[in-house]
Amino acid sequence: MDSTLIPDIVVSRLPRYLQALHRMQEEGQNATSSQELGDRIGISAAQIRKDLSHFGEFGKQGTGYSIPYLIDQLQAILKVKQVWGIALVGAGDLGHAIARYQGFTNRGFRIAAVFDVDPHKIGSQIGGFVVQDMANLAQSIRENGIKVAMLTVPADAAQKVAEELVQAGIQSILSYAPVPLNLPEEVYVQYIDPIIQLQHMTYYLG
Amino acid sequence: MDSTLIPDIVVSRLPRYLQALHRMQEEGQNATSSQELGDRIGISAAQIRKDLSHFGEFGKQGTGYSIPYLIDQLQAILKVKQVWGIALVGAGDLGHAIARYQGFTNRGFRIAAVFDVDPHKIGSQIGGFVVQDMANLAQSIRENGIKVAMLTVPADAAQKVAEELVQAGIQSILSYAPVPLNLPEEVYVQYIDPIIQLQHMTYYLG
DNA sequence: CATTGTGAACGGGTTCACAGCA
DNA sequence: TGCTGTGAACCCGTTCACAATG
Repeated sequence: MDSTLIPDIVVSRLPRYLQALHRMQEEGQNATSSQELGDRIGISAAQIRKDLSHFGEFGKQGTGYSIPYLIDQLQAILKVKQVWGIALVGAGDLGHAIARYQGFTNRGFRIAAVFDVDPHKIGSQIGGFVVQDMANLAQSIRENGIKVAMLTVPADAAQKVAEELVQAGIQSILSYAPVPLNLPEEVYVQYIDPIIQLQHMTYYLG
Repeated sequence: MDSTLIPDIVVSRLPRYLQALHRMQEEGQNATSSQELGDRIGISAAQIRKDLSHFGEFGKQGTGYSIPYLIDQLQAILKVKQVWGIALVGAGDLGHAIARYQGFTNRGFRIAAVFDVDPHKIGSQIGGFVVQDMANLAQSIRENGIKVAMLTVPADAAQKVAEELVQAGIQSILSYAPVPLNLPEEVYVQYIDPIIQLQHMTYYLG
């Protein structure tokens, strides 16, 4: 157990452990080992044990880990025992897909509000949400205490909208826009960009 | 210049350099420095110079880099001067969004075919593509020499479909399914899973 | 006896700092 | 002078290997 600052790369693996454990649980399994979990994810057993050791001692020698217990601990560490409301900004095709996605449930998240600038979209329903005017953004985020946003606006608008989000109190942004965002460093930003990943893969193609 | 095997982590940064350079070019810029490029992406100048040095000497002392030339070189390294056809498997909401996405153009990719198992979807048009029966998968992939696939099927189907793709000759898979795929190691797999990234972010939230 | 937790060894990626050059 | 390319130093994450233990 190490009470100093945890390396970000360690934190980044915890959600993957949690995901695999959830699936094992759904398959009716009740216990596992670092070896088995690692095989499943493609990570060494030692790596998993070392990662977990940063946060406590969750296993039993000779036995391994109780799946429900480990899930519970990881959820607590990642702060996903609560449900975080998400502001979804951009109601295009991708925004639609995300708004209708059922996978957030039981993973610590729910879409709390959807925004767009297009007058044709404002007021319409997608995935059970009424699309709100961007003009309501700040107020809605503040009133609902939303801290996390998903950004699905065009590249050209991303920086400006991101700044508005930060202004409104958003602390973490998951951006689908293919542009690096320039924001205060206390804002935690992550990106999803399939082109980047595809180009990474083509390097290895014959 | 280092002719030995390039670390994967180096390769993974090249598409981001390319993306930033494209944007600079669109903004009318013609030259840049490792410093400026790094500031833009949030990477140290030394890191960028070291990364590029694995592949050649692309800059000029005192001057920096020619943007068109560096773009050209990176495109060649990443093999995206050609256009790779992509098999898109899964015509749900996400598949729709991807099929209609305009961002592949000029980045080395185009959707070549769309597949689904649902009889209601087969034959319908999305984003200008006719959705094909999964039964045609292998034949279509072979005939068109497709090597890259994007996987947007439900989690439960992902492993099985991925195996079919590999069987048909697919060499790289970008999977949106929230499951680790278990495939021969010569197949290069990458994942996009917003839940994983969101849970990573919540660790840092107050 | 299987499996954890962990100090120590290892390996490799990042940063440093400067020679070299336009 | 300004900025690249790079060997060397540094740092830090991963793997190793084993004592501890249910």
